Amino acid sequence: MSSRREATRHRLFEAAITLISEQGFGATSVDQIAERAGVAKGTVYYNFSGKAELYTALMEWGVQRLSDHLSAAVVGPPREALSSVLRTELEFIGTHESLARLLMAEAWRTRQTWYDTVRQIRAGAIGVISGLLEDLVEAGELPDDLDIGVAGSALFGMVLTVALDWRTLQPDRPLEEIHATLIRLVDGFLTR
Amino acid sequence: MSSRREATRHRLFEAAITLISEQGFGATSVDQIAERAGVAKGTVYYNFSGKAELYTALMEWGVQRLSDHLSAAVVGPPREALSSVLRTELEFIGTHESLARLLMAEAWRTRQTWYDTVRQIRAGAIGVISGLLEDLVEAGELPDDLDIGVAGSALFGMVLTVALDWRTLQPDRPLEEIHATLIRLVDGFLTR
Amino acid sequence: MSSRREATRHRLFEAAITLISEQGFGATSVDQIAERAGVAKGTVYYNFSGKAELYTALMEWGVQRLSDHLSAAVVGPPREALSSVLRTELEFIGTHESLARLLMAEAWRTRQTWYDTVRQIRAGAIGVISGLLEDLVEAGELPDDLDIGVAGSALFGMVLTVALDWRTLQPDRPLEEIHATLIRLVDGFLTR
Amino acid sequence: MSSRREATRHRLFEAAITLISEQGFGATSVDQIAERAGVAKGTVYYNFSGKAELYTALMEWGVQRLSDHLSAAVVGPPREALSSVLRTELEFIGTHESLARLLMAEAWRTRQTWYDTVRQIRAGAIGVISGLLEDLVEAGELPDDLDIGVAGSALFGMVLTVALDWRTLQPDRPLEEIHATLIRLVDGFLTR
DNA sequence: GATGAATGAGTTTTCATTCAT
DNA sequence: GATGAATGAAAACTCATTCAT
Repeated sequence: MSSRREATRHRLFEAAITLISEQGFGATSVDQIAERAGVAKGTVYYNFSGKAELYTALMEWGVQRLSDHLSAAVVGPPREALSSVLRTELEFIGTHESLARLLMAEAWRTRQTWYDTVRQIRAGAIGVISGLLEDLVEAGELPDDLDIGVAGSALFGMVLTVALDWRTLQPDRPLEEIHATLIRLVDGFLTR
Repeated sequence: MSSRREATRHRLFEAAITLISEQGFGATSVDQIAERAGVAKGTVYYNFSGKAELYTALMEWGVQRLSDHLSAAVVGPPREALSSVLRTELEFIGTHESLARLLMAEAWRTRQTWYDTVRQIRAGAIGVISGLLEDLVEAGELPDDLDIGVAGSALFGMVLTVALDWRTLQPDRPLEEIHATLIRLVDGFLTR
Repeated sequence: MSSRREATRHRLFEAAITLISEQGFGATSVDQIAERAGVAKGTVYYNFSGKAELYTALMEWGVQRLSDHLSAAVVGPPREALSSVLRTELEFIGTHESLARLLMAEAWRTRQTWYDTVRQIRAGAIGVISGLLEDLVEAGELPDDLDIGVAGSALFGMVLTVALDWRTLQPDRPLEEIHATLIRLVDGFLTR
Repeated sequence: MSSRREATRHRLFEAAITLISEQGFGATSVDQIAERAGVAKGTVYYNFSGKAELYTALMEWGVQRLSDHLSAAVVGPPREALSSVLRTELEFIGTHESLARLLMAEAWRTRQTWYDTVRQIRAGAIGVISGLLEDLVEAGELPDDLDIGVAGSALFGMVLTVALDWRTLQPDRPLEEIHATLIRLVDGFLTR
């Protein structure tokens, strides 16, 4: 694939993320996306088979970015790694707010073409967290009869919800404060 | 208002909730709603001024039910009340899964007509939880420098995420198991 | 189906036949059809699932007319009936020239959605002729080892080609002359 | 003109003939033609000024071949020459089925750019047959008051229809059988 | 000679809404 | 109260054509 084409696709992603996260998939027209990306409408169809495929590709591209960030944050002993992963999730959502809203809005929708893609995303992200919880169980810092799947989902949702509320309601607060509150809650889980 | 009309409105609600929660607001047509409700398309417009009004009415109706349930669950000393509220949230999502998905999918969307309605809902639900956290601070079971707003949001998101994952991925597990795991996590927060 | 709707469908057929037979299916837009029929574009889609379905329905409607005419012409002893059927085919093509052109233009096309519909048409029309040829074999006016299928196809194609050339090149000649020439040719087949 | 270029043009012809005969001119895209020919889309425009020119060139190329074949078949006394021409028409359609379908499908269409090209083809082919019929009149084997124009058109259409039905419905039958049946019919015309 | 990314005018299609019955 | 045929504005989508490489 030529790099010119690659660049065009990238511009379309950036345009689509913002518009769709603000207005929703249905309310965003291909015209708007093309105009914002600075290309002709036909170019969207040259690069993607249609609006739905653009959306699916967009989410896959988003996943890759989130996964890469979270995985890179798994460093050091479990407790520190968990803290680092949660901070990274917060940071990612802060930086790529549009993408995060977009993922969340669709994450709860069943019977969509892209349902499987979204589920994959969630599984990947939650997997990183669940992996760390397992390490903590082995290290004796969590009881070994804890339901790791549910707990991972709980932590993921907690950070996500807090992050989006932070961006929506109190965008000026420093990330550090939010992170500190989250860590206090999570530390409560851990065996003392 | 005649009860026949009331019955028609109710059937339209039920049809709209399911369809919109599955496909989204934009992807659900008035035709589909009318067909599922077993009425003619014109009937939708006889009963509501339009698709948007149907949607707003739908969400307000949903809010009322969620609020009623949560408020009714605030009974007894704070710890028990918190446990009861979380269980009720789980139950509500289990029973009104479509409605819950619907609310979540829209909750992260900015710049929508019904954005304020959704925010109200969230504020109401989180408010019940934050209120209990304040009671717990007063009771000395939570440190008084904890950020109650963030913590309330965290608890709410945790339950919501876990509940929807439960319904989506393991719908056959008994509610009791999910509730127990949540309570173990939450108990970790509390001062022992 | 309401008679209003039926009337609208009929007007769309009439509009589509003329336009498509002149310009071809691909070169005729739904806009043109709607405008000529005096309805809004959306009405086409309310009455048919799309342009292709309109076309298929159109051809089925055309078949019915042609079949009805040909069948009604089968009267009297075989020789006279054959003469009558060929005259009727000539007349039908003269009167419904657009429809005939349309059917012929598509009759040779494979791999189209409406291929089966067209084949049905041809089979029906040729069937009436082949039936008469069989009667003629039984009456001893045709040798019994003649390939009835091929002969029926030959007669059908002969009349069709002659009829369309007549309408195209010498539209002012009376039908009677054309019919007389055809009958002279056909009589040559028959045993004297 | 380089032979590489000539080869490319030829591949484009072959691809276009097949696709257009199957789907029609309007329904066949330049993309499809290029893909089937195994070249890039731009190559079509390097070799032809556009889709319409490709189509015109295509039909002229087809005519030349048909004319060459039919003319070469006019050998010997009229009766034998007629038999030979009809066989050649059958053979040509059998061998170049796609091209024949294509010509037929357009032959009945008025108001097209290439209408004159198609008419020329028909006139040429029918002319060869009419010429032979005139020879037969002179030889006293046909009555001199027969309408030669109509009869030529009738014979042409008869063979064409039979040939295409043969290829479509019973492609495995030997050409000889079809030819024999046609000759029996035609012989009936002739004075005995 | 050939390529294929990009274009935009022209099309098909959708669907919330109206309104006569 | 309810219906469903009809509407038209706003989308989605197609594809012949151009042009820089």
